[in-house]
Amino acid sequence: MAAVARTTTDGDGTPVPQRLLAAATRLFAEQGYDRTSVQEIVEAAGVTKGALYHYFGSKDDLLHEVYARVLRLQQERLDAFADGSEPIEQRLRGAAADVVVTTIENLDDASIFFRSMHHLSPEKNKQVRAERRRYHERFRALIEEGQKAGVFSTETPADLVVDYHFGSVHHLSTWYRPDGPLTPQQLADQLADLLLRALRP
Amino acid sequence: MAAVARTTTDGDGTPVPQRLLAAATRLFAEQGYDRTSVQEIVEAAGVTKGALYHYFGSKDDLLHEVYARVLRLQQERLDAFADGSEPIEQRLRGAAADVVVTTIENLDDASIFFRSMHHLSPEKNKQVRAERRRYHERFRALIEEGQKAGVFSTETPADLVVDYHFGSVHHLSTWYRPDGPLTPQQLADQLADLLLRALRP
Amino acid sequence: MAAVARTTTDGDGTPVPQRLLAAATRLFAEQGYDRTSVQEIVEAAGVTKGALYHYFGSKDDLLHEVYARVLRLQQERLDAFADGSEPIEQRLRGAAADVVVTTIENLDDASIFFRSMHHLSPEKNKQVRAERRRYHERFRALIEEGQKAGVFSTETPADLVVDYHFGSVHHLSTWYRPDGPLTPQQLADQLADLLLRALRP
Amino acid sequence: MAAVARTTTDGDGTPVPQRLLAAATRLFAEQGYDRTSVQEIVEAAGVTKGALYHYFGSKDDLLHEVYARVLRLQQERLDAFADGSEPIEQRLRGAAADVVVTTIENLDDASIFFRSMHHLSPEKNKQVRAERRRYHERFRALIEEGQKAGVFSTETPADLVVDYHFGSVHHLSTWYRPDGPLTPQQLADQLADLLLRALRP
DNA sequence: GATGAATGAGTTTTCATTCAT
DNA sequence: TATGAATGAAAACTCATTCAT
Repeated sequence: MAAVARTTTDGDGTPVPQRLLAAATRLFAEQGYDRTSVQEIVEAAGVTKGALYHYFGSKDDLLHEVYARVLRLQQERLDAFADGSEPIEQRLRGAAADVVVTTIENLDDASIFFRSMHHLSPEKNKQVRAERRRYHERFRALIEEGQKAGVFSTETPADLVVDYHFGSVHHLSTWYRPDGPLTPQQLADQLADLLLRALRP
Repeated sequence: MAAVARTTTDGDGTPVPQRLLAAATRLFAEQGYDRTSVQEIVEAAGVTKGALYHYFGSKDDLLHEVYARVLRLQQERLDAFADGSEPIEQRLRGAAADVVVTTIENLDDASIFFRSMHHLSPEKNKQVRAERRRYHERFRALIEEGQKAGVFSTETPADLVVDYHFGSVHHLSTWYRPDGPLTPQQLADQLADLLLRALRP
Repeated sequence: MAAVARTTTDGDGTPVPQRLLAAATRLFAEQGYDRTSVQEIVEAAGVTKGALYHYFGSKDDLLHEVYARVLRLQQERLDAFADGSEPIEQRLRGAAADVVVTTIENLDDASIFFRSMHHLSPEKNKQVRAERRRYHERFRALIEEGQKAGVFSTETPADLVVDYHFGSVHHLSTWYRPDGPLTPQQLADQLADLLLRALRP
Repeated sequence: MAAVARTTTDGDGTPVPQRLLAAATRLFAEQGYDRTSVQEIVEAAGVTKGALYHYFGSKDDLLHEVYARVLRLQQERLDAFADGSEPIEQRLRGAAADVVVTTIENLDDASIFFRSMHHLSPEKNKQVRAERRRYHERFRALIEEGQKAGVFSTETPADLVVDYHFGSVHHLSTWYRPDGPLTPQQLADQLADLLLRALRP
């Protein structure tokens, strides 16, 4: 058919694997993993089933890729905030707000994340959980740093605070409305503020 | 084969519909709605497919019943707290902690709730969302009452606070560990405390 | 399992499982196991795929049933001959000829047997081999009985003789021609004669 | 990428077609023709699919080559024995034993032969059968020569004797155990002996 | 000579639901 | 009330083969 350099792109010029991943992400978010058939994905991506299985070992693999991408992104951003030189309070506030903004910017990935994790094969599930844990621990370390410095209350254990905050963030795809009164950044600031206020000594 | 003559119970004495509902709840929570076949449900309940379709119109109906049950329960408990005569601070703290405890006590229902909602048919989905909204609004009213009374900070809009708290609660099935260091009640108190501290003026 | 009455028959009055088994046997023999699709089987049997999977767990199961049937049949016939009261020479000759006749009468089963065994799942393969071994051992016992009695030569180990004879018999489906000059019984007598002559002291 | 310039070998120095044939033979014997994918073959041979289709027209072609090789080999060896100058009894015994030894030495080819013949396309199947017939006829001629000379019994038609012997030989891959008590040559001698004893007048 | 991305028809299997009994 | 045989549509995945490079 249409051929550009190594027929890996076609039509809009986006490489086939990316096209597949984008289509899968959207459909998984809209309908759920189980309700989305491989046939729908390849049709949405404009390729055939054979092509999909040329690049991905299974439907499950596709889901895993979605996870890997969002995990990588969020870890990078958290690291950037955590490694900053501002006072701990500002760094935590920045990170807490940022995860809200990027979650909203990638709401599809987020809704897949918290709804479809159990569809991953056991090994992949384990792998994702491990990366997720690493992320949480980095965040917890920030809180503990503040607690040791006496800036944050020690009344609630740091890991509970982390679970509390991320529980809400993961649920954003359920309750966030793009047409709401707040911009993503404003919403993020509100939630970060809520967190910081709860941590006041 | 076995003649039962005019009774819907059998074996352990529990009525068939309840047995079906209990089996479905457990399996939906363990494997997800789509991954659970009607065959598995009837086998777990010790009845036949015909029996299931005698009591429930469809597999979807079964899911809806699970929702209806948990919604009814939580609304009742919230109403009880909200209608109390204690000061607003105590009533909110009680309700916020109670929803954590009952969520942990019905963790299967909870995990089905936040993971399988999109499997409901559009009408049922709408119905569930409506009841859910009613629940949230009652909770929000508590917060607003406290804000008007000057006991809670008004910096964060009440509905945002509600979403923040329930986001975490709905996610409990993801991060709650029965073998953790805290009892359900202790955990509930911690989370309620976190909420209340965030609301300090 | 085996159920007549009920709607298990249809059209020609033969129960559905039998119809499926007959169709599968013919097709496996004609085309091989791998070359025969489940679709072809159900079409030949005049039922739907769902019906096949209602009675058989898998395509593999169908193959196993074919084996089980022929193994059962042959073991019964061998036992009948071996348990006879004639002199050992006559009993061996009778058994050796009979297995040829019944193999010709069930040539489809036979060709499936020696060509498709490796398609069985490991456990089923093991099971079939075990039954097969039992059959061979019974036959070998006859030869050894004659050797001990001094009627048969002891120059060739009995198990080798068994393998030699059954090798040929299993290959009948390759070289037997229904339109050849000999009737099945005549052919069987010739082969039994060949075996007995090789065993002359 | 890697420029190889005018040589069909690579790595271990064996030409690509041979490498493919060897890999295919092993895999066909282990898993059967249908269960072996072209992908597996090229991976085992360390080449790509394009290379395979460069040398062979189809997967079927590969199977045919396996047959051609073994047929050629066996015909040559039979001819050598038949053309000898020893007495007919010795020549038949030699040929009968030799086919057992070479079959054991090429057990993979043998098991493919008797199990996968029906996978060949009709023309190739016809061709193979024709060569096979030629082989059988040469063997039969030896028996008839002995019968005319009065050295072998004429009670059993020569072609039946041929089928009887080769039936067993073709089945060797089913019952031969490399760790059995007999060496290939000893086993071959035993079977040849069995044949010759059956032919005693 | 050789690559490997892409095809498309094919495979086995699953499953919610119906209905005659 | 309850059964379970049967349906039929859809699912995920495989694979021999082609062809632009």
